[in-house]
Amino acid sequence: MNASGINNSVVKAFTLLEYFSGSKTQWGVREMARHLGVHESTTYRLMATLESLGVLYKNPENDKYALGLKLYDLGHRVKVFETLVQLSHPELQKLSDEIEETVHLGIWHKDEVLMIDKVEGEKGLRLNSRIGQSSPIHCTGLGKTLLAFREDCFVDILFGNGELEVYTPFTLSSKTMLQENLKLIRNQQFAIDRQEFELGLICVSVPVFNKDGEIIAALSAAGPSDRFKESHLNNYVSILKEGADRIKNKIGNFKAR
Amino acid sequence: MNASGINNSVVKAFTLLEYFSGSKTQWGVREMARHLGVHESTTYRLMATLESLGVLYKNPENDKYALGLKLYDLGHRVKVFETLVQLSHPELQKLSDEIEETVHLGIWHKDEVLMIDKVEGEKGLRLNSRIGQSSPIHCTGLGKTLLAFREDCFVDILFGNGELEVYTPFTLSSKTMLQENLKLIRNQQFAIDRQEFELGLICVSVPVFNKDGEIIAALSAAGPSDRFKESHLNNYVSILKEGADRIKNKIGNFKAR
DNA sequence: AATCATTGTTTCACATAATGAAACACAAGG
DNA sequence: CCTTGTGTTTCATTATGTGAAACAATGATT
Repeated sequence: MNASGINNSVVKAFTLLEYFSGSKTQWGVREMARHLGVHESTTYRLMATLESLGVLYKNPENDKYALGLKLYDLGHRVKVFETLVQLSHPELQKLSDEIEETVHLGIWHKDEVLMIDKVEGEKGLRLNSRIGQSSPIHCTGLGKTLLAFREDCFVDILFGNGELEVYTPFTLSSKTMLQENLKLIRNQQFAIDRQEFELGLICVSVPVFNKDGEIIAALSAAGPSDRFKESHLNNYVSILKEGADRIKNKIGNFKAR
Repeated sequence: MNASGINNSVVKAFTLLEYFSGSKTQWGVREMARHLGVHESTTYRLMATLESLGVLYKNPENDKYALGLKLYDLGHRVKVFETLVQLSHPELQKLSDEIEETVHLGIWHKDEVLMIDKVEGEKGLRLNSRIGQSSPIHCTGLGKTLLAFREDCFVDILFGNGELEVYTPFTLSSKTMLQENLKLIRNQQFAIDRQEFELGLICVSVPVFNKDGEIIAALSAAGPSDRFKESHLNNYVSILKEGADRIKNKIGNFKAR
């Protein structure tokens, strides 16, 4: 192997696999060799090897290769949440240290926000949130962030009947109000929840994108309203955004769902 | 590379990945090396390479490796139905040639039967089924087969309220009748639909298992009731079963869903 | 029909790059 | 404080993957 200890053949194999996408599902050997920048002979043997493993599938009609069932199988063994959490957790820790408040990581799951990780601040007054908990989309920082950066139609799917459950006097109670707020969130790239779900609880949230610009999760910092001064919020947001960027670099172009 | 043209490093990489399973999600380097029968040094470099690609993820707490998000990503790019169809299609062709009737391949999709492949018989009177069509579970041969070999709870999930939509006078209209029929199907390892969905249409169906014994799809032969004599059915069933076995050998331990 | 330009595939000499033994650094446990 | 485990690095050796060229088969163009 080369000096750095990286196995070149394995790297080649996976960069080859990366070329298969939704828009280009079939590749011939020489065609792939040109794009890969690897000799056609080598490329052929790589693809033949992958086919013998079931990782690629060779279409007997045109001798072109497509991704095979073995990859499907392996891909479904991955513990997604766990991995996402493990990659993000160190960042949550940093954010919580810096902001000195509780930081959450949430994803879209079954039309609610599922909190998949949390690092508590050191302060005495804490939240009673817990990992694994689901909360409504329309009245939480995480939820509104996740919704704001998805396709517009989700607002209709979720709130087509116009019913937004009200939790506090501050809850956005109409679809129009929510849509205005979502527009604001898209513009400023962060969401604020001012006691919309729970009285006395304020929360700022930013999106976590993958390298393809798709929203994967949302980060939030939350705390009691008398500690969460308006003057702090901008600072919190910029810190959270840096964290989201670092997570982006770790997860690459990971796709959720 | 070795004489056969197979790239050894790539084979090692994937046999290594195969060791990750639902029950054993984390592997240390030396531990893996022992099971693989590959030198620990080599194993380490393999795993380090895979980690740098995002295929493996190294847990910083215990230095053990788990499957990473890259695999998740790749796995979800696989056109599952297409591959399943491409592997099965030649067998469907053979079955149709032998039985001289239309043969279908169906899978469970969104609580219905999705017909993902079809080979028409040469006979004049044909069915108006088409690939991509979804049909009800409880009154089709494919559907009842798929249901019979899944966990019992699915009957309750689908028909918990006791409502079975009736299509013809022959449709099984109560949950109890359906459950009795499912028991019979499990016993004799095939299902018959005698005009339960469409008047004049008879259909025999057998399960397609993977090598782990999980049901992946169902095969059926269908035709008009005046051509589908009772005396033929047993013969059709045994032919279909052989086809299902050959498909099993092609798909290996492929897991659906 | 015949030519041309593709394709996937195989061969073979060559040098790169993967290999295994041993040593290293760091932990945890007795 | 030694022992035993771990992940990791080093280095000489040679197995192993590589690229140029040739082969066989296909489809399009002339």
